[in-house]
Amino acid sequence: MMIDIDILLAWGATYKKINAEEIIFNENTVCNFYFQLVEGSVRWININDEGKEFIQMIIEPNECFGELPLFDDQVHVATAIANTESTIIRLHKATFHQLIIERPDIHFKFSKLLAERVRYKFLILKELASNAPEHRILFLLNHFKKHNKNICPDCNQLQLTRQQIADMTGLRVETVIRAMRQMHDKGELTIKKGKVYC
Amino acid sequence: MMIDIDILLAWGATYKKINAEEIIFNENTVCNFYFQLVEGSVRWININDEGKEFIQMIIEPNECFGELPLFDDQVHVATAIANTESTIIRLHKATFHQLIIERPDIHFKFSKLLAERVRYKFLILKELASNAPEHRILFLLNHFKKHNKNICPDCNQLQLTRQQIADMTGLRVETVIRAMRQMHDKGELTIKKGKVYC
DNA sequence: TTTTATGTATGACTAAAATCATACAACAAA
DNA sequence: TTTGTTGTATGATTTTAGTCATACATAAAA
Repeated sequence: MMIDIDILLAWGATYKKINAEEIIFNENTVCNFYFQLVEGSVRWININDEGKEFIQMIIEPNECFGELPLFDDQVHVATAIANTESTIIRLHKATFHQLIIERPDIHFKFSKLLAERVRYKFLILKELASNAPEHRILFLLNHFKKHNKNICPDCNQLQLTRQQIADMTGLRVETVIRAMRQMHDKGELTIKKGKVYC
Repeated sequence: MMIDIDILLAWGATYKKINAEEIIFNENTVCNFYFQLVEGSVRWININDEGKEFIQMIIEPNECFGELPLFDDQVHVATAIANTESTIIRLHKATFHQLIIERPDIHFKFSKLLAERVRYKFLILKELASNAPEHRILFLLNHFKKHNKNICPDCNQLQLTRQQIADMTGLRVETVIRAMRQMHDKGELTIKKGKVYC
């Protein structure tokens, strides 16, 4: 989901450059903006008591993120950090509200986005609950393929590290590495020089 | 989230009686209705390859369920089954669309509902990913307390079985039983004659 | 009251992922 | 080319939830 940049600018949105590993907003803080990624990559994560990250979502250009508080008036549910140097565009919360009131078509697109987010969460939750590591990983890969995310459309190379997959599935790196090796042996994917193709 | 019954009836919604354990709709099927629970209890679940249920949500009276396809035009993401004899009220999908177009205020309430659903899923997912059984259970109980769900407001008695908690946390009954016993010993909750109070 | 069904409790054992340790590979920078 | 960094690979061991089996408790039904 994205709002046309021209519309955002017309409504007074502003660009902001973000450095790699810079925090855009923190979990449990008040939200004042609508955020949309223009360029780069952002991860939307929770960090648990032991400092381990759980990646809720990886945001690619032209996607919005951190939008829940705009609709339910609560705090940010997770922290947003730039993976690489990125550019975002922000619109004040109050202005965003005005915008979706004046533009029901845009409001409907957000309903769709939210429904898709819930849907994805249902699916991944079901996966995490019925455990098997290989199954979890396979689900993620299929999901990415289906949505053209995190996989190179030309060469099918997975753009994620084993660590990132671990952080999205609640597994440990070693477990992911071992599981993917087995999947390679079974022919469910290909590993060449450590790179994964699927 | 609920729509006023009078409004629903004015728009042509109809009541339907559901028997205990009756399926209201199945995962992966096309959705033709908006559903709202009037009386009884409904679980919204996925069933995995081994036949194990994962409870995505327990629906109480005056809540809607199965609403995702209304917004993203995909199939049902989970199966809805009545826990007890229940009454639901249904509105045709097309009529529902008309309704939220004519009533932006209702549309906004659904945006809020969807955002809250995503939020809950973020939270539980983070819990499931950072494993510890007691932690998972405690989160659920706190969540229920906060939202006055599944806990008797007068006596603080938990209205769920260990099995249901297991099915919501991806654990096994025995694990839940043992974990709750330990939580009882630690004073994090009270068990009297098998009933849990928190 | 007795019976039956459902839910809770607990021990013994197993399996599987986490953990710890270390090595190696790939690639960019000096 | 060498160095350094990040990511991948793999073995050995530990931990912990799952599994299996059985017993008991509670409450509703006969």
